[in-house]
Amino acid sequence: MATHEKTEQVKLQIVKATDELLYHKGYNLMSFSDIADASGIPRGNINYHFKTKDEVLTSVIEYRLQQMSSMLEEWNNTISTPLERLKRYAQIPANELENVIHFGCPIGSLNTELGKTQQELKDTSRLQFDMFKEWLTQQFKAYIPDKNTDDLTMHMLVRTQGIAVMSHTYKDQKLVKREVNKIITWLDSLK
Amino acid sequence: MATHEKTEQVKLQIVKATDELLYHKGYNLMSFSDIADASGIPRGNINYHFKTKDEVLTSVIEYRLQQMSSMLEEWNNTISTPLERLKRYAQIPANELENVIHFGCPIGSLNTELGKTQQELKDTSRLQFDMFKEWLTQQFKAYIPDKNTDDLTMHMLVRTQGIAVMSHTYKDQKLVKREVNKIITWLDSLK
DNA sequence: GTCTATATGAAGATAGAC
DNA sequence: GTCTATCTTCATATAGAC
Repeated sequence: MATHEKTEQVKLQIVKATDELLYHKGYNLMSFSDIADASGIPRGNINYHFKTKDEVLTSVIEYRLQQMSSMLEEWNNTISTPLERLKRYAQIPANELENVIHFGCPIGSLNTELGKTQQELKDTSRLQFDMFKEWLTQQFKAYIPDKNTDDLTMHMLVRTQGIAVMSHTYKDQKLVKREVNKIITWLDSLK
Repeated sequence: MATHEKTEQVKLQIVKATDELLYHKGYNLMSFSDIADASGIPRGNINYHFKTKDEVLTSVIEYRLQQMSSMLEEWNNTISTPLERLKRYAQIPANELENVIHFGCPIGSLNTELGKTQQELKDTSRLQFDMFKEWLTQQFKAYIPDKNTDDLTMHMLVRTQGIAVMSHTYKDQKLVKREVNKIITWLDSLK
Protein backbone atom coordinates (compact mmCIF):
# COMPACT_ATOMS: atom_id res chain seq x y z
CA MET A 1 0.00 0.00 0.00
CA ALA A 2 1.40 3.32 -1.07
CA THR A 3 -0.18 5.20 1.82
CA HIS A 4 1.20 2.83 4.39
CA GLU A 5 4.62 3.00 2.81
CA LYS A 6 4.53 6.75 2.97
CA THR A 7 3.65 6.67 6.66
CA GLU A 8 6.48 4.28 7.42
CA GLN A 9 8.88 6.55 5.57
CA VAL A 10 7.82 9.53 7.65
CA LYS A 11 8.13 7.54 10.85
CA LEU A 12 11.62 6.45 9.85
CA GLN A 13 12.51 10.05 9.10
CA ILE A 14 11.39 11.05 12.59
CA VAL A 15 13.19 8.15 14.23
CA LYS A 16 16.47 8.86 12.48
CA ALA A 17 16.41 12.51 13.50
CA THR A 18 15.43 11.62 17.05
CA ASP A 19 18.25 9.09 17.29
CA GLU A 20 20.82 11.84 16.94
CA LEU A 21 18.86 14.32 19.03
CA LEU A 22 18.57 11.84 21.87
CA TYR A 23 22.31 11.35 21.84
CA HIS A 24 23.03 15.07 21.77
CA LYS A 25 20.51 16.31 24.36
CA GLY A 26 19.50 13.29 26.41
CA TYR A 27 15.96 12.01 26.87
CA ASN A 28 14.54 14.46 29.39
CA LEU A 29 15.79 17.62 27.71
CA MET A 30 14.61 16.47 24.30
CA SER A 31 11.16 17.93 23.49
CA PHE A 32 8.61 17.25 20.76
CA SER A 33 9.48 20.66 19.34
CA ASP A 34 13.11 19.58 19.08
CA ILE A 35 12.04 16.43 17.27
CA ALA A 36 9.89 18.45 14.87
CA ASP A 37 12.74 20.87 14.13
CA ALA A 38 15.31 18.12 13.69
CA SER A 39 13.17 15.92 11.47
CA GLY A 40 11.52 18.66 9.43
CA ILE A 41 8.10 17.23 10.28
CA PRO A 42 5.59 19.81 11.59
CA ARG A 43 5.26 19.92 15.34
CA GLY A 44 1.75 18.59 15.94
CA ASN A 45 2.25 15.90 13.33
CA ILE A 46 4.83 14.08 15.43
CA ASN A 47 2.03 13.22 17.82
CA TYR A 48 0.05 11.59 15.03
CA HIS A 49 2.84 9.08 14.49
CA PHE A 50 3.86 8.74 18.14
CA LYS A 51 1.26 9.27 20.82
CA THR A 52 3.77 9.68 23.63
CA LYS A 53 7.42 10.53 24.08
CA ASP A 54 7.98 7.03 25.44
CA GLU A 55 6.84 5.60 22.11
CA VAL A 56 9.40 7.69 20.26
CA LEU A 57 12.15 6.39 22.52
CA THR A 58 11.05 2.79 22.07
CA SER A 59 11.10 3.20 18.29
CA VAL A 60 14.54 4.78 18.41
CA ILE A 61 15.87 1.89 20.48
CA GLU A 62 14.35 -0.60 17.99
CA TYR A 63 16.00 1.27 15.15
CA ARG A 64 19.33 1.29 16.92
CA LEU A 65 19.11 -2.43 17.64
CA GLN A 66 18.59 -3.10 13.92
CA GLN A 67 21.58 -0.94 13.04
CA MET A 68 23.74 -2.64 15.64
CA SER A 69 22.63 -6.07 14.53
CA SER A 70 23.60 -5.29 10.94
CA MET A 71 26.96 -3.96 12.04
CA LEU A 72 27.78 -7.02 14.13
CA GLU A 73 26.71 -9.35 11.32
CA GLU A 74 28.99 -7.47 8.97
CA TRP A 75 31.85 -7.75 11.44
CA ASN A 76 31.23 -11.49 11.70
CA ASN A 77 31.42 -11.75 7.92
CA THR A 78 34.39 -9.51 7.25
CA ILE A 79 36.66 -10.01 10.26
CA SER A 80 38.10 -13.49 10.34
CA THR A 81 39.23 -14.08 13.93
CA PRO A 82 37.49 -13.55 17.28
CA LEU A 83 40.49 -11.65 18.59
CA GLU A 84 40.36 -9.19 15.71
CA ARG A 85 36.61 -8.80 16.23
CA LEU A 86 37.15 -8.02 19.90
CA LYS A 87 39.76 -5.46 18.95
CA ARG A 88 37.33 -3.96 16.47
CA TYR A 89 34.83 -3.50 19.28
CA ALA A 90 37.42 -1.99 21.60
CA GLN A 91 38.25 0.58 18.95
CA ILE A 92 34.74 2.02 18.75
CA PRO A 93 35.56 4.93 21.10
CA ALA A 94 38.62 5.80 18.97
CA ASN A 95 36.60 5.63 15.74
CA GLU A 96 33.84 7.75 17.25
CA LEU A 97 36.33 10.12 18.84
CA GLU A 98 34.60 13.46 18.26
CA ASN A 99 31.19 12.12 19.26
CA VAL A 100 32.47 10.50 22.42
CA ILE A 101 34.33 13.64 23.47
CA HIS A 102 31.26 15.84 23.01
CA PHE A 103 28.41 13.57 24.05
CA GLY A 104 29.79 10.47 25.76
CA CYS A 105 28.55 7.00 24.82
CA PRO A 106 25.04 7.04 23.30
CA ILE A 107 24.14 3.83 25.11
CA GLY A 108 25.87 4.40 28.42
CA SER A 109 24.75 7.99 28.86
CA LEU A 110 21.14 7.04 28.13
CA ASN A 111 21.18 4.18 30.63
CA THR A 112 22.76 6.43 33.25
CA GLU A 113 20.08 9.06 32.73
CA LEU A 114 17.10 6.72 32.68
CA GLY A 115 18.43 4.42 35.39
CA LYS A 116 17.85 6.94 38.17
CA THR A 117 14.06 7.30 38.05
CA GLN A 118 12.73 5.87 34.77
CA GLN A 119 13.18 2.14 35.24
CA GLU A 120 10.90 0.90 32.47
CA LEU A 121 12.54 3.07 29.85
CA LYS A 122 15.94 2.06 31.15
CA ASP A 123 15.06 -1.62 30.72
CA THR A 124 14.26 -0.90 27.09
CA SER A 125 17.48 1.03 26.64
CA ARG A 126 19.45 -1.77 28.27
CA LEU A 127 18.65 -4.05 25.35
CA GLN A 128 21.42 -2.24 23.51
CA PHE A 129 23.96 -3.43 26.06
CA ASP A 130 22.40 -6.91 25.98
CA MET A 131 23.07 -7.20 22.27
CA PHE A 132 26.73 -6.22 22.56
CA LYS A 133 27.08 -8.39 25.62
CA GLU A 134 25.86 -11.50 23.84
CA TRP A 135 28.06 -10.85 20.84
CA LEU A 136 31.14 -10.16 22.96
CA THR A 137 30.63 -13.36 24.93
CA GLN A 138 30.45 -15.34 21.68
CA GLN A 139 33.76 -13.84 20.60
CA PHE A 140 35.46 -14.50 23.93
CA LYS A 141 34.21 -18.09 23.90
CA ALA A 142 35.71 -18.59 20.46
CA TYR A 143 38.93 -16.86 21.50
CA ILE A 144 39.56 -18.43 24.91
CA PRO A 145 36.83 -20.98 25.74
CA ASP A 146 38.47 -22.08 28.98
CA LYS A 147 38.09 -18.72 30.74
CA ASN A 148 35.11 -17.06 32.40
CA THR A 149 33.78 -15.37 29.32
CA ASP A 150 30.92 -13.51 31.06
CA ASP A 151 33.48 -11.93 33.33
CA LEU A 152 35.67 -10.94 30.38
CA THR A 153 32.69 -9.45 28.55
CA MET A 154 31.64 -7.32 31.49
CA HIS A 155 35.23 -6.21 31.99
CA MET A 156 35.33 -5.07 28.37
CA LEU A 157 32.11 -3.10 28.84
CA VAL A 158 33.40 -1.57 32.08
CA ARG A 159 36.59 -0.40 30.40
CA THR A 160 34.90 1.09 27.33
CA GLN A 161 32.21 2.84 29.36
CA GLY A 162 34.83 4.28 31.67
CA ILE A 163 36.66 5.67 28.67
CA ALA A 164 33.48 7.36 27.47
CA VAL A 165 32.68 8.96 30.83
CA MET A 166 36.16 10.32 31.51
CA SER A 167 37.04 11.43 27.98
CA HIS A 168 33.68 13.20 27.78
CA THR A 169 34.28 14.86 31.15
CA TYR A 170 37.72 16.14 30.19
CA LYS A 171 37.22 16.35 26.40
CA ASP A 172 40.45 14.37 26.20
CA GLN A 173 41.14 12.66 22.88
CA LYS A 174 44.52 11.33 23.90
CA LEU A 175 42.94 9.58 26.86
CA VAL A 176 40.72 7.63 24.49
CA LYS A 177 43.65 6.50 22.39
CA ARG A 178 45.79 5.52 25.40
CA GLU A 179 43.01 3.55 27.03
CA VAL A 180 41.96 1.81 23.82
CA ASN A 181 45.56 0.71 23.34
CA LYS A 182 45.57 -0.67 26.88
CA ILE A 183 42.51 -2.78 26.06
CA ILE A 184 44.18 -4.08 22.89
CA THR A 185 47.24 -5.07 24.91
CA TRP A 186 45.03 -6.75 27.47
CA LEU A 187 43.17 -8.72 24.78
CA ASP A 188 46.46 -9.96 23.32
CA SER A 189 47.68 -10.99 26.76
CA LEU A 190 44.70 -13.21 27.48
CA LYS A 191 45.71 -16.15 25.33
CA MET B 1 24.99 37.96 64.02
CA ALA B 2 22.39 35.47 65.12
CA THR B 3 20.21 36.22 62.11
CA HIS B 4 23.01 35.53 59.71
CA GLU B 5 23.83 32.30 61.48
CA LYS B 6 20.22 31.22 61.18
CA THR B 7 20.20 31.93 57.46
CA GLU B 8 23.37 29.95 56.96
CA GLN B 9 21.88 27.04 58.86
CA VAL B 10 18.80 27.04 56.64
CA LYS B 11 20.92 27.22 53.52
CA LEU B 12 22.99 24.28 54.73
CA GLN B 13 19.81 22.35 55.43
CA ILE B 14 18.67 22.97 51.85
CA VAL B 15 22.05 22.08 50.39
CA LYS B 16 22.30 18.81 52.30
CA ALA B 17 18.85 17.71 51.18
CA THR B 18 19.56 18.76 47.59
CA ASP B 19 22.85 16.86 47.59
CA GLU B 20 20.99 13.56 47.96
CA LEU B 21 18.12 14.60 45.69
CA LEU B 22 20.51 15.55 42.92
CA TYR B 23 22.12 12.14 43.15
CA HIS B 24 18.79 10.31 43.12
CA LYS B 25 16.96 12.23 40.38
CA GLY B 26 19.61 14.03 38.36
CA TYR B 27 19.78 17.78 37.81
CA ASN B 28 17.15 18.31 35.13
CA LEU B 29 14.43 16.22 36.77
CA MET B 30 15.02 17.82 40.16
CA SER B 31 12.55 20.66 40.78
CA PHE B 32 12.30 23.39 43.41
CA SER B 33 9.26 21.58 44.76
CA ASP B 34 11.38 18.46 45.22
CA ILE B 35 13.97 20.52 47.06
CA ALA B 36 11.29 22.03 49.30
CA ASP B 37 9.82 18.61 50.09
CA ALA B 38 13.20 17.01 50.75
CA SER B 39 14.53 19.83 52.92
CA GLY B 40 11.32 20.65 54.80
CA ILE B 41 11.69 24.30 53.83
CA PRO B 42 8.52 25.85 52.35
CA ARG B 43 8.47 25.95 48.59
CA GLY B 44 8.71 29.67 47.81
CA ASN B 45 11.30 30.16 50.49
CA ILE B 46 13.92 28.20 48.61
CA ASN B 47 13.99 31.04 46.09
CA TYR B 48 14.84 33.53 48.80
CA HIS B 49 18.04 31.66 49.58
CA PHE B 50 18.83 30.63 46.01
CA LYS B 51 17.66 32.83 43.17
CA THR B 52 18.14 30.21 40.48
CA LYS B 53 18.47 26.47 40.20
CA ASP B 54 22.04 26.95 38.99
CA GLU B 55 22.89 28.60 42.29
CA VAL B 56 21.61 25.60 44.20
CA LEU B 57 23.79 23.30 42.13
CA THR B 58 26.84 25.48 42.64
CA SER B 59 26.30 25.43 46.40
CA VAL B 60 25.85 21.67 46.42
CA ILE B 61 29.11 21.21 44.51
CA GLU B 62 30.89 23.50 46.98
CA TYR B 63 29.48 21.48 49.85
CA ARG B 64 30.56 18.23 48.24
CA LEU B 65 34.07 19.56 47.65
CA GLN B 66 34.36 20.39 51.34
CA GLN B 67 33.19 16.92 52.30
CA MET B 68 35.58 15.29 49.86
CA SER B 69 38.45 17.44 51.03
CA SER B 70 37.83 16.40 54.63
CA MET B 71 37.64 12.75 53.65
CA LEU B 72 40.91 12.84 51.70
CA GLU B 73 42.65 14.67 54.53
CA GLU B 74 41.45 12.00 56.93
CA TRP B 75 42.72 9.28 54.61
CA ASN B 76 46.09 11.01 54.45
CA ASN B 77 46.21 11.06 58.24
CA THR B 78 44.96 7.56 58.98
CA ILE B 79 46.26 5.43 56.09
CA SER B 80 50.00 5.13 56.21
CA THR B 81 51.09 4.10 52.70
CA PRO B 82 50.22 5.50 49.26
CA LEU B 83 49.39 1.99 48.03
CA GLU B 84 46.87 1.48 50.82
CA ARG B 85 45.38 4.92 50.11
CA LEU B 86 44.97 4.05 46.44
CA LYS B 87 43.28 0.81 47.44
CA ARG B 88 40.99 2.74 49.73
CA TYR B 89 39.93 4.88 46.79
CA ALA B 90 39.40 1.86 44.54
CA GLN B 91 37.08 0.38 47.14
CA ILE B 92 34.63 3.29 47.13
CA PRO B 93 32.23 1.52 44.72
CA ALA B 94 32.22 -1.56 46.96
CA ASN B 95 31.62 0.51 50.10
CA GLU B 96 28.83 2.44 48.38
CA LEU B 97 27.39 -0.71 46.84
CA GLU B 98 23.66 -0.07 47.21
CA ASN B 99 23.95 3.54 46.12
CA VAL B 100 26.04 2.71 43.06
CA ILE B 101 23.67 -0.06 42.00
CA HIS B 102 20.62 2.20 42.23
CA PHE B 103 21.96 5.57 41.14
CA GLY B 104 25.40 5.14 39.61
CA CYS B 105 28.28 7.42 40.60
CA PRO B 106 27.11 10.80 41.96
CA ILE B 107 29.97 12.59 40.22
CA GLY B 108 30.12 10.65 36.97
CA SER B 109 26.38 10.60 36.36
CA LEU B 110 26.15 14.35 36.96
CA ASN B 111 29.00 15.09 34.56
CA THR B 112 27.47 12.82 31.94
CA GLU B 113 24.12 14.57 32.25
CA LEU B 114 25.45 18.13 32.24
CA GLY B 115 28.16 17.48 29.66
CA LYS B 116 25.71 17.16 26.79
CA THR B 117 24.22 20.65 26.71
CA GLN B 118 25.01 22.47 29.97
CA GLN B 119 28.72 23.16 29.64
CA GLU B 120 29.08 25.80 32.33
CA LEU B 121 27.39 23.69 34.96
CA LYS B 122 29.47 20.70 33.87
CA ASP B 123 32.66 22.69 34.37
CA THR B 124 31.57 23.36 37.94
CA SER B 125 30.70 19.73 38.47
CA ARG B 126 34.04 18.65 37.02
CA LEU B 127 35.81 20.22 39.98
CA GLN B 128 34.85 17.10 41.89
CA PHE B 129 36.89 14.96 39.51
CA ASP B 130 39.70 17.50 39.62
CA MET B 131 40.02 17.08 43.38
CA PHE B 132 40.21 13.30 43.23
CA LYS B 133 42.54 13.52 40.26
CA GLU B 134 45.03 15.70 42.09
CA TRP B 135 44.96 13.51 45.17
CA LEU B 136 45.33 10.30 43.18
CA THR B 137 48.31 11.70 41.29
CA GLN B 138 49.98 12.58 44.60
CA GLN B 139 49.51 9.01 45.78
CA PHE B 140 50.82 7.48 42.55
CA LYS B 141 53.85 9.78 42.64
CA ALA B 142 54.61 8.62 46.16
CA TYR B 143 54.01 4.99 45.23
CA ILE B 144 55.86 4.76 41.91
CA PRO B 145 57.47 8.11 41.03
CA ASP B 146 59.19 6.77 37.92
CA LYS B 147 55.96 6.04 36.03
CA ASN B 148 53.54 8.32 34.18
CA THR B 149 51.37 9.16 37.14
CA ASP B 150 48.83 11.25 35.20
CA ASP B 151 48.20 8.24 32.99
CA LEU B 152 47.79 5.97 36.02
CA THR B 153 45.38 8.41 37.65
CA MET B 154 43.17 8.65 34.59
CA HIS B 155 43.23 4.88 34.23
CA MET B 156 42.01 4.57 37.81
CA LEU B 157 39.17 7.01 37.12
CA VAL B 158 38.26 5.20 33.90
CA ARG B 159 38.04 1.87 35.68
CA THR B 160 35.97 3.12 38.61
CA GLN B 161 33.58 5.07 36.40
CA GLY B 162 33.12 2.06 34.16
CA ILE B 163 32.21 -0.01 37.21
CA ALA B 164 29.58 2.54 38.19
CA VAL B 165 27.97 2.69 34.74
CA MET B 166 27.76 -1.06 34.17
CA SER B 167 26.79 -2.11 37.70
CA HIS B 168 24.08 0.55 37.68
CA THR B 169 22.85 -0.66 34.28
CA TYR B 170 22.64 -4.29 35.37
CA LYS B 171 22.10 -3.76 39.10
CA ASP B 172 24.97 -6.18 39.54
CA GLN B 173 26.65 -6.21 42.94
CA LYS B 174 29.00 -9.06 42.12
CA LEU B 175 30.32 -7.11 39.15
CA VAL B 176 31.38 -4.33 41.50
CA LYS B 177 33.26 -6.70 43.75
CA ARG B 178 34.99 -8.54 40.90
CA GLU B 179 36.09 -5.33 39.21
CA VAL B 180 37.27 -3.70 42.41
CA ASN B 181 39.40 -6.77 43.09
CA LYS B 182 40.88 -6.47 39.62
CA ILE B 183 41.91 -2.89 40.37
CA ILE B 184 43.52 -3.96 43.65
CA THR B 185 45.48 -6.65 41.80
CA TRP B 186 46.52 -4.12 39.21
CA LEU B 187 47.70 -1.67 41.88
CA ASP B 188 49.83 -4.36 43.54
CA SER B 189 51.32 -5.33 40.19
CA LEU B 190 52.56 -1.84 39.40
CA LYS B 191 55.57 -1.82 41.70
C1' DG C 1 13.29 36.78 57.05
C1' DT C 2 9.24 33.93 55.98
C1' DC C 3 5.79 32.37 53.19
C1' DT C 4 1.58 32.64 49.86
C1' DA C 5 0.00 33.77 45.67
C1' DT C 6 0.91 34.32 41.20
C1' DA C 7 3.27 35.65 36.75
C1' DT C 8 5.29 33.53 32.90
C1' DG C 9 6.83 30.17 29.95
C1' DA C 10 7.42 25.59 28.08
C1' DA C 11 6.41 21.02 28.21
C1' DG C 12 3.39 16.78 26.73
C1' DA C 13 -0.68 15.72 24.69
C1' DT C 14 -5.31 16.39 22.21
C1' DA C 15 -9.22 18.31 19.18
C1' DG C 16 -10.66 19.25 15.18
C1' DA C 17 -10.25 22.04 10.67
C1' DC C 18 -8.52 20.95 6.21
C1' DG D 1 -2.95 11.83 6.56
C1' DT D 2 -1.54 16.61 7.63
C1' DC D 3 -1.23 20.47 10.33
C1' DT D 4 -2.92 24.43 13.52
C1' DA D 5 -4.72 25.77 17.59
C1' DT D 6 -5.29 24.75 22.07
C1' DC D 7 -5.86 22.22 26.62
C1' DT D 8 -3.57 21.06 30.76
C1' DT D 9 0.10 20.60 33.65
C1' DC D 10 4.17 21.73 35.81
C1' DA D 11 8.36 24.11 35.73
C1' DT D 12 11.23 28.45 37.19
C1' DA D 13 10.96 32.64 39.07
C1' DT D 14 8.90 36.91 41.22
C1' DA D 15 5.79 40.18 43.89
C1' DG D 16 4.30 41.45 47.80
C1' DA D 17 1.55 40.43 52.26
C1' DC D 18 2.92 39.32 56.83
